[in-house]
Parts: sequence; C-alpha cells; structure tokens
Amino acid sequence: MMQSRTHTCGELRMEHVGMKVKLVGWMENVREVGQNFAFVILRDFYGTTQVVIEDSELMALVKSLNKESTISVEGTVRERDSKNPKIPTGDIEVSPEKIEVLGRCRYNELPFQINRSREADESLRLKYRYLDLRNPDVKKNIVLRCQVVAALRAAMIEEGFLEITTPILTASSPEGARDYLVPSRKHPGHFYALPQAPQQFKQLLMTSGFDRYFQIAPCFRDEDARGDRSPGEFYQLDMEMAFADQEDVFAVLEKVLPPIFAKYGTYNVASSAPFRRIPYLESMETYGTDKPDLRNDLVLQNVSEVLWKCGLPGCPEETGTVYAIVVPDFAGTRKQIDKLCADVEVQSGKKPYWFRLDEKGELVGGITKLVAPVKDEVVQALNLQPGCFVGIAANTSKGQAQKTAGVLRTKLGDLCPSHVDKERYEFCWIVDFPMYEIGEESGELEFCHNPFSMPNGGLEVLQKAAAGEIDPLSITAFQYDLVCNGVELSSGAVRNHDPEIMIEAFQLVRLGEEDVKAKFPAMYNAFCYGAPPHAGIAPGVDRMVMLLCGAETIREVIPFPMNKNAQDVMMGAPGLVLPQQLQELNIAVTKTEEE
RNA sequence: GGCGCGGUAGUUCAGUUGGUUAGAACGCCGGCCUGUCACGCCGGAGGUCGUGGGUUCAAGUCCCAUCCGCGUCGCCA
Repeated sequence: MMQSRTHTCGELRMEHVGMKVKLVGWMENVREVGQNFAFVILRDFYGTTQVVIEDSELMALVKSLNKESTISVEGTVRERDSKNPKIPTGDIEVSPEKIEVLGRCRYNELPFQINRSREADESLRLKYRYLDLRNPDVKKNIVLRCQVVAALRAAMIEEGFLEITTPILTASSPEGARDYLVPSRKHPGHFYALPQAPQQFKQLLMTSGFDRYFQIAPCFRDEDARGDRSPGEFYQLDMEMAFADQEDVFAVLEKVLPPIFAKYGTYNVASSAPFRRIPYLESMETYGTDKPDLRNDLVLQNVSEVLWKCGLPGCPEETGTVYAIVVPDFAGTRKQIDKLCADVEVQSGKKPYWFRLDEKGELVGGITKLVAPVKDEVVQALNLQPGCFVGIAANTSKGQAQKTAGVLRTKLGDLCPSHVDKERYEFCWIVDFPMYEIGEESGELEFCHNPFSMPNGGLEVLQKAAAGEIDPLSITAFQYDLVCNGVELSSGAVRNHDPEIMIEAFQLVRLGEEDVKAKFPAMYNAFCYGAPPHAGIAPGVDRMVMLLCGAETIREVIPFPMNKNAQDVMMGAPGLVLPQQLQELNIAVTKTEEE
C-alpha cells in the first residue's frame, strides 16, 4: 500500500495517463449524474482533480461523507471522455480503486460555502478563518504575501543588509502611539511594552557598528483600526544604514521595490529610479495631501485672490484659502456630482463647492450665482474652456481647505477614469517635512513628526531659531515618506545622532537635556560614545501586499486578522484569565474566568 | 469618542402608505438521472425578523433604548 500521496491535486496531465497514483485532499464537491455514477472534486493546496465514481461500494462511501471531509484516493489516471479546458487538470481524471476517509467533516452545512466565502459577512469569515482560507481566492493573497516577504528579504540581503531581530518585550517609550503593556511577574508594578517599532534598537545597532540592518519586524500600537490599518499589530520592512544620508536610503528602496512590484503586482508596471521627490509644502499645495496618487493628473490651483471676494460660505473675504480643481472634459451627471460632494464632506469634514461652464461657455450649476460677478477673472485665472467642471474647496484654515481639496481631487479622479492611469505603480518621495509645528491643543511649538530626525541645517539652524533670527516653523527635517498610488507606505529619516543637536532641538520645544535622557536614555547615552551618522526607513509590509494584490481591506492580506475592535473572534482574544494568573502578576482581581 | 450605513432561513439578500400563512437564490435533506464540471429535473425541511421596551385592533415595517458589525473622522513619533 502506498503510504503518502504520489502527486498533488494540481499536477496531473495527459502524460500521467495510465499511472497508478495516490491523491489526498478535501472533498470539495460531488456531482451525482446517475445511478452509481458521480464525479468527486478533490482539492488540495495545489489545485483540484476530478475522481470518477462508478461502482456502488465507493458511491455509498462518498454519499456517506459530508463535503469538506478529507480523503485519500488511490487509483489510475485516465483521459476524460469529455474534457474541461477551463481547468489545468481538465484533460484527465482518476478512476479510484480505493478511497480512505482521513478526516470527517461532521457538519453538512458550513457557516458559508467555501468557494464563495468572500461574499459572507466578514465577522463570520474571521470566526471561521480556517475555513475562509480554504478558498483558493482567499488563500492566494497569503501566498503572495509569503512570496513578497521572501523577495524583499532576498533583495535586502543582496544589498548587504543583515537581518537582526530585536526584542519584543521591551520598555515603554514616549513615541506617539499608545503602548501595549505586559505586566512583570518578578517586578510588581512594573511593565514591559511591546515595541511600536524597533526604532531605538536599530539606531543602537548602528551605534554598535552594524553597517546595514533590516528586519521584517512586528510592530504593536494600541490605536483604532482603519480599512488600511490593522488594530494592534502589523509588519514593517524595517531598515537602517550607517554613515548614510537621505539619498543612500532612497537608492536602496528605488532598487529593491520596483522589480518586486512589477513582478508580483496586478499592474506589472512600476516607477523606475529615481522616484519623484516632492517637498511637503508643494505636495500640500498641489495635491492637498502628503500622500498624493500621482496617477491622477488633476491638480489644485490656489485661486484665493480671485474667489475670496465671492462670499463663499464659511470663508470671509480676504481671510480664507480657496483651491480650484479644473476637470476639462467632465461628463458626470448631477446625481454623481451630489454624491461626490456628500462623500467629500464625510471624509474631509467640509463641503466642497462647484460650478461648470456649459458648451456655450456660460456658468451653470452649484455656486454659479456667487461666482458670476468675477466670471471673467476666474475664466482667465484658470484658463477655463467650455464644458469644464470646477471643484472648489474654501476655508479660513488653509489646512482644512487643502484637506477638502485633496479629498475632492481623489474623488474626482474616481469619477473621471480618463484622468487616472490606473494600471501602474507610481512611487514618490515626500521630502522636507517641517521639523516643528504649532500644536493644536497647546498652541505652542511642538515636534511635527518625531524628535529623532536631523534638522536640515543642523545645530546652526536650531541656534538661529533659538536666538529668534529665524522662524522655527521654517526649519525642515531630513524626514521623508514613501508614497505609492496614494498610499503612505513608509516614513523614514536621517537620524539626529549628535547629543548636542538633540538637546538644542528639544530646547526649542521647552525641554532640555534631562528630558532627552529621561525619554531615550539608551540612545542618548550611546550617542555620547561616538555615533555614526545614520538614516533609515520602514515600509509597511501589509500595505505593500495590499497594493500588490489590489485588496480592499488590510484584513485580506493578513492570515489571521483581528476585527476592527481589536478582537480575535476565532481565538477569543482578548479574554479573561484565571485569578491565579493575575495574582502572580500582582494585578488586582477584577473580573476573571471563574466568575 | 462623533457621524453614516447595516443586522430578516445555514449563507447572500428582497420584503410596498403598518394588514392574510415573511419570500428568492445558493446551501441542506429525499427522489430521478451514465460524462458532469456553477451538472440538470422533481419534491421537502429550515425563521424568537440582533435584543429590550413602547405606540397600535394589528409591527420585519413606526418610536425609544441597547448590543453587534462595517465605513469615516478623531487617533496612528
């Protein structure tokens, strides 16, 4: 007797006809087409193969089994009488001599039909994720993820990077997001934290003399979920380079990413090096966002001076910012425009305005009445042609006007496919982020991104700002984002490796040396022993795979995702624990498993 | 936490101004069928309409509360 399978369910072809084989897999379907005559579809990881049942004994066995039971089939490969060109194994079938039940499926009704699991309610899919993943359509995203991770790893190693793992149980640090905390049994009242990113460890590795580090790193942040943001945990291709600057980091990713995107993506076309570099302020002014989708050719035009006289609601004369987006060949209906405006309001918080020029060049629709008095100026400023559509975003806050315009631009692109060349991956770097901003709550100067970045101009520019010679808001950092098709893949920076510059940077936000030491003790101390200039970045693995397979939500590319409420409904996490477990951890018993 | 949408058969959904016994498709069960491949044909079972109140002669439908899910904003160095 053959002990294990001789072939998989995806590999038998005409050349195997006549061979004795043994296949194993799930009984996906049984098509009974006569008395003691049926076709059984056997599925494994690799594909499906048809098994013909032609005698009463095997028929009785098959009929006694529920679909999705696992079986082994020993038999002979033969050519089909009627072939199916739609499947790779469609020319052959297996005539069984023996069928053995390996794992009985006890239920004749499943929570959902396997090959239609994507249509089922998502919470049901997550509860029965092991069944959902049997669906080849669901499985293929996970397979793609494996391939992409393997390709990234190979490419990074090829570039001379070492993969080094860093601790999962570490110290809480004030980096921005909420930490996941783990109570210490041996040190009552003390906690570990799961790392939000291996940020400090990789910088310490640079200080230790490792030249090029990378890691497919798990990161943990206790923040609410989004469609493109998994709650709790996610993975980054974390990397750092010593004696390197911004251009060195760009060069690595410009070499590593495009071939992988072109090979594994749905589009097969990716930007080649160098990617476009767009200063942050220019991006905000041109696209209304710091993560522009460059496939969309629509751009913002600042028409404040022309339109602030119009009395747009919520935008008093001479105090507001007004952006216009001109769509020359607009074909949308009134209904689509209304939906567009409603969607923009939901996502940006503010209503956009609009008007059109009809075929005769007359103003029609939307805010025509308000624009009419300055029609000639508007037509000239925007070079308007008959038949065009003009979307308007206006607000007293420039940031809000940009946000509304940015959403409007994206939605207009969705509505007008001729303005979006969809079939490609378009990368860009957003550079020159501001070092500081005025905090909305405090009203005072704060770090804009993170305090690890090197200011452009170094110590000198910080000292000038401290002396009041320049505006601290004008200081930019060597901080950059990698953006692809409107998705923020990554943030990175040239790090501030100089304790003196660190202290100066902190002093501008009313903190001092003691604060630096208190917040980042290991890094501060390490940098006092001779640190190399270094820079790095950390593209999100889940987001990249999402882009590559065109998934709608990040959950489609994670093997076992949590739901939006950060629960694993399959495993029952988070869950209650035994009182004894809490006592060992010196945690007051509130509500436990035994109640 | 705010706002929006949703919750009806195992699954996906329909359900009219409140009005007879709450329907369809797929799945499931039984029968027929010797070349199916989304097999086909005939028949059948299957419902606390998320939960709790309320209005009404009458509630899946209207009102209030509450729970759950998704989207979105806040948040995410």
